[in-house]
Parts: sequence; structure tokens; C-alpha cells
Amino acid sequence: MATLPSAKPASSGDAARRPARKLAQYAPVSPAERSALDRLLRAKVQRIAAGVPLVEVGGAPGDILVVLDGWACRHRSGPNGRRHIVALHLPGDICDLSVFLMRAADSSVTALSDMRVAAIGRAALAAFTREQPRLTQSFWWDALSAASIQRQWLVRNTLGARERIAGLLCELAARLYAVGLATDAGFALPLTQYDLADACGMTSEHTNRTLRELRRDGLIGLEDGQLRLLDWDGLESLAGFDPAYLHFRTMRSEPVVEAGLPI
Amino acid sequence: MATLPSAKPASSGDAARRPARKLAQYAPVSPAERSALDRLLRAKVQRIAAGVPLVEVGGAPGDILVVLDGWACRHRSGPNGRRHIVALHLPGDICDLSVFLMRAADSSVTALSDMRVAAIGRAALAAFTREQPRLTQSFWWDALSAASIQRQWLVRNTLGARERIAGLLCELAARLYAVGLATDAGFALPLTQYDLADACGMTSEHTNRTLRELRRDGLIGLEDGQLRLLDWDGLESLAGFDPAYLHFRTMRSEPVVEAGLPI
DNA sequence: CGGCCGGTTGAGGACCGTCAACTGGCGTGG
DNA sequence: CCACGCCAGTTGACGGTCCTCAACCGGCCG
Repeated sequence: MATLPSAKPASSGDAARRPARKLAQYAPVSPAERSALDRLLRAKVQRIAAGVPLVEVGGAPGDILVVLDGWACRHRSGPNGRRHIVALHLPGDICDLSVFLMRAADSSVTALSDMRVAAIGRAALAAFTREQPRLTQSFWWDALSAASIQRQWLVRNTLGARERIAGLLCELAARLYAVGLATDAGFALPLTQYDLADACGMTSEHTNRTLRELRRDGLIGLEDGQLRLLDWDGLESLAGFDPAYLHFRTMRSEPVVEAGLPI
Repeated sequence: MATLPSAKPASSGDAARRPARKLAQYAPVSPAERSALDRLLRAKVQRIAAGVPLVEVGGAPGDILVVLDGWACRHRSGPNGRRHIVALHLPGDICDLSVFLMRAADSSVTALSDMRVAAIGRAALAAFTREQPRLTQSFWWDALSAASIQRQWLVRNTLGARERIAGLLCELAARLYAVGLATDAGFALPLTQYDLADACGMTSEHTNRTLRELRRDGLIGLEDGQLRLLDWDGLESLAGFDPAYLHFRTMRSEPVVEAGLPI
């Protein structure tokens, strides 16, 4: 697991800790900051059932959402009416930090599994950003990381089918590992093959065949929603996976720059 | 030109006005704001020759760049070493607003034509954001628009070759129209077929054949770097182009919300 | 029990990439 | 001055990848 972050795998399944773990990928989180973050997230926690939309395209901006548990996807419809998944929101992810700036959502967000989500209102966020400059910076870094991931998806979807699937699985492993939801052995993958297909710009049939090939070649195992990483190095080199685009601190040995926010 | 913005086409070729025109797509720009913006942009103007890199992947963050004249592309290399263009920066575009937040650039930017670029330093931007809240908000809106465009590229690159090229040309027409660099008749397209190919995730040969088809079908003309929009409605319907994702004010009849920045 | 959803498999063909070659224009250098 | 090389554009043949259409299976739930 040469390129996976060096953070320890999950010692606790406590979903409320995941945002803090994610943000710790960008800058250290002190105990005081941890409890401030906990207060922010505890205020308005919602349970969302799989398949329920959280954001509708064209809708007015609502709260900022932080995923505590479960997965969601951001999607648009192509001219053919087909669903295109443009991003996956995993536990710990801040979904739509800049939502308050928007007039109308340009894409929808839908729960892919049962979820727990923390909603942050405008006033609460404004107060938080005044009081917690370093966490605020980490919030923005997470947004930058999301934009970088977006670019990576664009690049990845020009590759062959095996490379696409392998690359997405590597990315998911790294992102889940960072919040303690993956180990060297694998992780829970609550996606259907239709979801995977729409995220990789492929048909579900071809996704099915490609997964079979990856299984046949001993790279992965996939059963009962559990993805097993049987040959990480093989998967990584197949995908040409370089986690630098995730902008995680533990990926690189650089010292963390303690810079103030320009904005 | 049903969906093109209602702004008047270029009455002036003055490149220094383009950022203001672009920002006016998000919120009104008063004369005082215009001159403040002019002062910000006049401070450090650089000339860049075609082919010269403005940002190198992995490099340390520099200034924020605003394109005054000419085109640049943001690109990454795939595992096969091939160049993938993930964004095009046109005159008026703010390139990398959040550059001060980054530790290392995750993609490179290279001039595609001779350019004039305004560089904004950290201190100048900080002062500007304190003094010009509405322009600052428009800066952020431009960043949101760029992210939305990024998602659209992801969706577009799953379509067929003609749809991809047509969609990209529609987008470029709309974006250039907004800064007065396109008319109903067409616009200057300083891209080689290699550039177009790398932006659409295709080979240059296929791009060549696809352009030929679009010409044969009377949708476009392309000679001497001039793209002629011979059948806008045809191009638009072929691409399934809906400019809502550009988040331009003049595309939609909504009143502009005068909201303060949460951050 | 029937329907639906997710997964699986097969046959056929369209689309697009690869390889190869050739053109014309332009700048450079002999 | 011409020769040469390079670059952008163009065209053709061929093959592989991936999509389309079609069918089938098992499990779950109404």
C-alpha cells in the first residue's frame, strides 16, 4: 500500500469523527477545534434514505451538507436523458461548501445508501468561519481537493475500461482510508454496477464484464458489497494511480503551511 | 441564437475591459467598481508567448492570473503520457482564484496563443476583497462557474464525437460572446486540432474527420483560425447545449441576489 | 405468485483509436 | 537561394473497444 495515506485504519466506527479525520488530512486539528467542529455538526443531523434526493438541479441553495455516514452522488443528465455521476460524496466529505454563493444548483445530489448528514446553515457557518480560521482553511482545502478530483475524473474517463474502474477503486480506497473506512484488505462499496457505470461513463454491461476481468486477474474481490483489495500494487499500476491529486497531507512529506486565508 | 447571452457583441477590442464584462455576467459592476478593478489589473501585466507555461504541475503557488488577451489551457498528463486538457482559460477568465490556498499545483497551465495576463499578488487581492465585496462575490461566482463547466466537460466527454465538438464550440461561443469576442457569425478560434482533440478526449485524426462532418453538414465553417457559426440552432440541438451551467446572469431572467459572502 | 431490481451472459455492429502516409506552409540554415 | 525539417492538417485501411439489443437468473418485496 505504498501510496495510501499513513493514517491508522479505523479504530472507531464513530461516524461523527469522520469529518474531523478528513479535515486532519489538510491541517492539524486541535482538541478545541475538534469540539467546535462537533458542535457545528451536531446541531442539525438528518437521516436520509437511499434514493432520496438531497439537492435538486435548478433548486435554490439550502444548507451546506457534511456526510457523516453513507454515500451520495452528484449527477447531471446528458442530452440522451442518461444519468452522469460527476462526483461521489463519501463520509467526511463537505458537499457544496460554496452553496450559499449559488443562485441555482447546477447538478443534483442523491443518496446512494442510507445516510446521516449534518446540515450547516448560513449563520452557523458564518460564525464558525470567524471563530475557527484554521478549520475554515481546511474546509476550503477540501473544496480544492474536490475540484482536483473532478479534473482527475475527466482524465480518467478517457482511459480504457479496466483502467477507469481500477482508478476509481484506488481513489475510493484512498479517500475511505483517510476516514478509517478502508483497510489494506478492502472496504464496503455500497454502489450498484449501474452506479459504477454512470461514474465511469460506461454501460452497466461493460462494467460488469470489466469487474469480472479484474476479479479473474486476481486484482479485486467483490461480493456482498465488500470490495477486497487482493493486489493493491497491481491495481495501482494498472490505473496509473498517483494520489497526489487528492491533496492529502499524509501523502506527502511537506510541512503544512500555516497560511492565513486571503478571503 | 436563442440561448446566447443578450449582452451586445464587442463594441471595443479593449482587452482590459474583458474581466469587467465577464464579472458583469454575475452581478452589476458600477463605474467605481470598474475603476477599482482596472487599478487591480493594471498593476502587473505580463506578456506570454504561445507555448509558454504559466503554471507548472507540482509548483508552488504564485499569483492569481486574469486573462486579458489570448487563450490558455489547463492540462494534466495521463498514465500514457498523453496531454489531457481539463479546462480552457479565455479572455476575462480568472484562473486559479484559490491559488493561495494550495500547497502544490495539481495541473499545469500553458499559453495556447500569445497572451496578455494580469497577475494579482496576495496582498493586493486581500486589500481588494476588503474594499470590493460585490466584485469579490463575482470573483467567487466565476470560480463556481468554472467548477460547473468542469462537470459539464465530464458529461460531454461521454457523448459521441460530433456532439462533443459541437458542445465545446457552443460553450466557447457563449463564453466569448459574454466578453465581446464572438458575434452571431462566429469567433476567432486559436486552437489547433490537437488542442481540440485533447480537450475533447479524442485523437487528432478523429477530430479532423469530425470537423469535416460538421462542415459538410453546414453547421460550421473553419478557416484561418476563424470559426463561423453557420447554423447555430443545428449546432445547439446536436450538442444538447443548455447554457444554464455557465451561470451567466444574462442567460436567465432571475433577479440578481445581493447576498453577502459567508466567508 | 408476480414484478422489479441488480447482476450476468451472448451476439453483432458502430464508433473510435492506431498506424501509416502524404500535403502545404513556414521558418531555419546551409 | 534553395533545401530541409517541422508542424498542422488531411486521408485511408484496419482492428479493437465499447455500446446496443436481447435474454436470463436470483433475490426480495408487495
